[in-house]
This record gives sequence, C-alpha cells and structure tokens, in this order.
Amino acid sequence: MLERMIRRTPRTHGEILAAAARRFAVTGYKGTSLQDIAREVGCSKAAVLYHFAGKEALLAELMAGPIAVLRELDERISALTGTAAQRVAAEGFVDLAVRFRGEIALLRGEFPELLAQPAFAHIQRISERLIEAMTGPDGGQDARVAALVLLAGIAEGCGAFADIPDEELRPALLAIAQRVLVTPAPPPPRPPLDHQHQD
Amino acid sequence: MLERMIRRTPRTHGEILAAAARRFAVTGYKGTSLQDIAREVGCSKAAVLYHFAGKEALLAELMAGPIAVLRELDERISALTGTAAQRVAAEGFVDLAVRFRGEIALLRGEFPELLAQPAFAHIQRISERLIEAMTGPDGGQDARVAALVLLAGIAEGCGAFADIPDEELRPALLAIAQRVLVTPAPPPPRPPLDHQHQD
DNA sequence: ACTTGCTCTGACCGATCGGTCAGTGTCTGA
DNA sequence: TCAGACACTGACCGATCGGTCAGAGCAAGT
Repeated sequence: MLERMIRRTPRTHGEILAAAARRFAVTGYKGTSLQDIAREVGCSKAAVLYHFAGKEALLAELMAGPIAVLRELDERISALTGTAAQRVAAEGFVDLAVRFRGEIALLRGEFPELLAQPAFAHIQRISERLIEAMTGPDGGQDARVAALVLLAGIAEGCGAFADIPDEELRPALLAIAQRVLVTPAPPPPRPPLDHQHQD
Repeated sequence: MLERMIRRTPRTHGEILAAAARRFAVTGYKGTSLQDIAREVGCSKAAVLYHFAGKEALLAELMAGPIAVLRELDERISALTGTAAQRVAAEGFVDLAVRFRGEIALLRGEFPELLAQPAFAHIQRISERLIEAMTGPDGGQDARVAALVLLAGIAEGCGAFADIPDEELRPALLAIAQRVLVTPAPPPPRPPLDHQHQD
C-alpha cells in the first residue's frame, strides 16, 4: 500500500554517522534533531534510532576516535614534567586538533555542557591536566592564561580551517603554540636576543 | 484566595536580566529555558515574559553593551590600515573581552548559530573584519590562522578567568596578542635569519 | 511455499519548549 | 471610595524534542 518510501539500498551505519557529523557541524549537537539527521540521510527518524541506541550514542561513536587519542596523550604527558610535558602537550594537542578538526568542530563550544555528561566526565579531567602541562614550569598566572587561550583558540578555531591541508595547518599551529606558551626564563646566562629557540 | 506566592517586592527588569545572565553563563542560551530563569528569580515564567518580549529580547539586551562597543571598535579600525589597524584591533578586542567577559562567556560558543539570526547578522561581518585587521599587513595563511586562534582563544577563554581582576587579565592577554600576531617582516634590508617572513 | 530475520515505516508517547491569555491581588491618585 | 495602572499568576497553546512500538516489505534459507 504505502510504497512512497521504498528501501532499495539499506542505510548503513556509517552513512547515518556521516550525516549526523555533517549536521552537528552546522547546527551543533543540541541544535540538531534526530529528524534533521534522518532528513539528511533520506530516511525516517525511527531508522536512525534503529541503527543507534540514541542521540548520545551517535555523538559517542563520532567522538570515540579523538577521545582515544586524547587519553593516550594524557598518559604520555603524565609520565613527564616541566618543559618536556609542556612541549609534548602542545605538540600532541596540535596534532589531535589538526587530525580530528572535523570532530572537534562539531562540538562548536558545547564542550562545557557535553563534558558535564557522565559519559564524558573523564575528558574534563584530562583537559585540565592538559592545561596544567601547557602552563609549564613557570606556573604563573600569565602562563596559565596563555595555556588556556591557546587550548581554547585551537579547539575552537581549527574547525574554521577546512580549506587548509593538514601539512600546512600543523606547523602553523605549532608556531603559534611556541610563541604563546610561557617558557621558563632562559636558565643559562645568555642574551635574550629573540623569542624563537627551543625544540 | 491563592496567596502562596504573594508578591512583596516586585521583580525588577534588572533582577530578571541578571538571573538570565547567570543561567545563560552556566547552561548556554539554547540550554536555558525561561522556566530555568523564572526559577532562579523566584517567579513564574509568565512574569519573565511580562518584563521581556521573549527569550531573544533577553539576550539582545544582555548583549547590547558589548555589541555597541564592538561596532565602535569596528568603526575605529575601518579608518586604519596595516599594523596600525592590527594593533588597534588586538588592543580593542582584548579590552572588550576583558570588560564584557561575563557577557561573552554566556554565549559559550553558540556564536555561529546565534550570529546566523538576523538580529545579530552585522556582528558576523564585524568579526570577519576584525580577523582581517588582526591578520595584519602580512596577509599570509599563517597570519590568518594566528589571528583566528587568538580571537577564538580570547573569546572562548576569557570567561574562565573570573578569578582574575581586569587590571591583571588585560596585560596578560595583550602580551599573548603581541606574541601571537604575525607582524610584518622587519621592513629595512636585513638578513632573513629566521623563518618569520613570507607574504 | 513457508519461515525467519533484517531494515525500515508511520503512528504514537510523555516531556518540554517559547509564548499567550484571562484574571487577580496590590498600590496609588483622584 | 473607587477607578485604573501595574505586577504577576496558573492554565493553556501548538510545536518539537528524544524515544518506543507493532507491523510492513523484502531477501535468503529451507
């Protein structure tokens, strides 16, 4: 009887996931309804719920990649201290941001609330440790401000650089990180000629 | 007869506005319902709608201050070019961010969608011009990335510094801006010793 | 031909959203 | 004393949200 929406090729898991990512990136997580995603795919809302346990499950699967890398980075940093931790944190986060900029962009600044959800609770703690590491051995207020501005700027901004290939964006962000992070005062007696040294 | 919620002191315009700002700052604009605001004030949702035309009107009034300053900054910049525009843009935006960090924080990264609303359409254009000015005379890709990361970092991060007084936060952010923004290569004939030139 | 299992549908659920409305208590000036 | 403005209420509206459900269509196995 009702043949208007006949299924010729079944929708795949990944097809829906990609559509969700596209919508989330445009209208944010909260701002995207399951109806929107279904419309993008060309199926019913119920079909989306058939493939995924719920809206949260969609987001969780979308973020699984970057979250795994973030945890890995956290573990690597926790074994370090001082400038070593600072450098690894900055480089690691830049790498992560460049590689997963699509995923990060789709959160759009809804971090605070999304992180409040129990499913992402540990991310909150990791990003705090990341900022602490980026703050560096200096530990002063200026260093803390610099670390947070850098982290937020990269996280929030990297989604806007869709037109820049990875191999160009990464060094650009790394250069910014080197400039912005407060490194401890030059320890050896040395004329502070310029601001660009340290590997 | 129904005296359970007797009004002893009428709610003022400002009282509701302040409550809305508090809630928006915690749960974001979309994430805050009129019910939430009413609960914070201690009145009914209808009372909130009595004082304000709608949810949008609340946000508009809350953002009127920073928007006015932003427009003023835009006008000041439009009369300048090159490094002068770059410096004024950076300093002006830092001032704005410090002064209105509460208001900026409550947008929480919902900028993209909120700016899409016609009421804030001009803000979109202004921030684009601000980035262009911050990019500076260099105009290269790296300069553009630096400008956007700085802008996003300050906008997104300044809300997190509620514990730092204005007179400390301002110089800290200005120092970051000076470090991050790509200034034109030293103009006089000079050996290009390091890697910071490119047009 | 019949069964089984997968994919997907429209209809429907309760909750919540922004917003409207008729009416009610309180204060104030005439 | 009373009329009117003001501040505010609970009830209610249609829309939309995330999510559930019984069953239809279809392909493959037997």
